[in-house]
Amino acid sequence: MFSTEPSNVSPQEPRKAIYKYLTDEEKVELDDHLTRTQIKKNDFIFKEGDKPLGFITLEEGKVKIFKEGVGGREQILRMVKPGGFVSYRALIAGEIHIASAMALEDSIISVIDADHFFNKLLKNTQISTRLLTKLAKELGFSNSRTVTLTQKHIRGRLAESIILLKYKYGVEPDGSTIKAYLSREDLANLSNMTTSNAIRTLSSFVTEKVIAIDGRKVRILDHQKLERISKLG
Amino acid sequence: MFSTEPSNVSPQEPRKAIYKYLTDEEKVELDDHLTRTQIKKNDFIFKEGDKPLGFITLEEGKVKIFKEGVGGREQILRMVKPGGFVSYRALIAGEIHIASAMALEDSIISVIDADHFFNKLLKNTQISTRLLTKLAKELGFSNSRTVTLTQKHIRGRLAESIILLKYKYGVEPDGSTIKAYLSREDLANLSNMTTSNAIRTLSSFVTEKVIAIDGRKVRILDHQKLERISKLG
DNA sequence: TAACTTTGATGCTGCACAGCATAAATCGTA
DNA sequence: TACGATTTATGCTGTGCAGCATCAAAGTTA
Repeated sequence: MFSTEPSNVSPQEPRKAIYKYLTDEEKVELDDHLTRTQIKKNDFIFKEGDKPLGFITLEEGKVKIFKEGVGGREQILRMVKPGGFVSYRALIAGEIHIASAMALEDSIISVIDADHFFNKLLKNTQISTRLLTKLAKELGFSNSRTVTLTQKHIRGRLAESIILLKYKYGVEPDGSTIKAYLSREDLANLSNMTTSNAIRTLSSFVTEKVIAIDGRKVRILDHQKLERISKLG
Repeated sequence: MFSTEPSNVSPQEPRKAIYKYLTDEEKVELDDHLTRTQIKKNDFIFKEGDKPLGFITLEEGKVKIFKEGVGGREQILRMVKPGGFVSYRALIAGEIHIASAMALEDSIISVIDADHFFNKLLKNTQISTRLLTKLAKELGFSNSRTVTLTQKHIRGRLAESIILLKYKYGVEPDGSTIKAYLSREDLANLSNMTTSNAIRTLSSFVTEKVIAIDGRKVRILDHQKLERISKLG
């Protein structure tokens, strides 16, 4: 159900996801309208309510996109990996950001200014088609998540989040340790639960030998069982 | 927060939402690839798992798009009004349907076959741009709903759904009766709660003079208060 | 290395909501 | 118009999870 292909194929995607659709000439032109920026861990890239500055892709690092809900409780909507898009929805919709973006580790982003994005890139049919497809898939993902997060029980939600992280960020050479080290709080905010319950449920998964944890490292011991927990909640 | 403009401006949108972007010639061509179909109340237009047949717009009636969750519990993802799109996301994403569509009343749909949609309509820049924007807005709506449905309390969720219906379908000439007559069950499925709780909460809104109900007619007596309940839920 | 802060772990308590059951009202149809 | 089916209404019970509090462990800074 996740709109992401497993990422453990190549160590890192090509730095600029857009490049493959451009001629050499266009690439040079793009570079004039592109700013690479270092983002430190826990720094915001944009906040709910901000006007989108441009089209932002992630070159290195990890980023979470989240929304503040009732009483400041945060819900992580999606995670970004290198080669992925950090800011595009609000820009395309012509809206202000309805969510915030924060770096989960030291990261590098590319900001393409809005003018160039609309007047050049979006006029490239390959790119606009790619974006259309991307948005359609992302909408499907979001719809599925809505149902998951509202209907599955706590164990199912956490199991699904762990599987999601595995497919998004891939695994270490050992084939089972997820290449993403989230705090229990982030794990909770991804799964719509309190931190206490994330910790508790994680512990019971360990007891049941579904996963093993070492600090923030999560190793999946029994993927089948994890899928079963995710499905039957 | 809703991606829909109030619909009580004009009595009905032009029948075919796509027409305005086409030349006379193209309109005639479109008609060759378009099938108008009558759908009876409670009939499915498509089901979860189906392959999308084409690009489907709604000409008359009301349609709900919903997803079956845990234990067959249904979550309504969105409602469609005349002029709106019934089936487009899965087609564009190249996926099978992840949700089902059912007519809430006798309706008429237009089905544009997939080939014509991809080879002609989507090559029209105006149309593809419009779809891009539409998808981006819809994604924002879905993201907001995810947070609402997971975090707001039951009163807030129901209040938001009522407001949503008001903006989507508009009101009767009296200026306050919502032009949509949903069963308590549908109202519950829209708001992520059980039917019992929809009935109960609706009753308490009546007691508090926020709304008045007459069968399935819902009249908003105090919009301000409803907004407040939705926000502070 | 000590003092402080943040994160992780676990137990206890309360309540919002689901999940029934029952009955009344309304709808659909023969 | 009568009968069964569906929808609406309301009450009761149980429980999953939030919301603390406490303590240990790990990480940070002087």
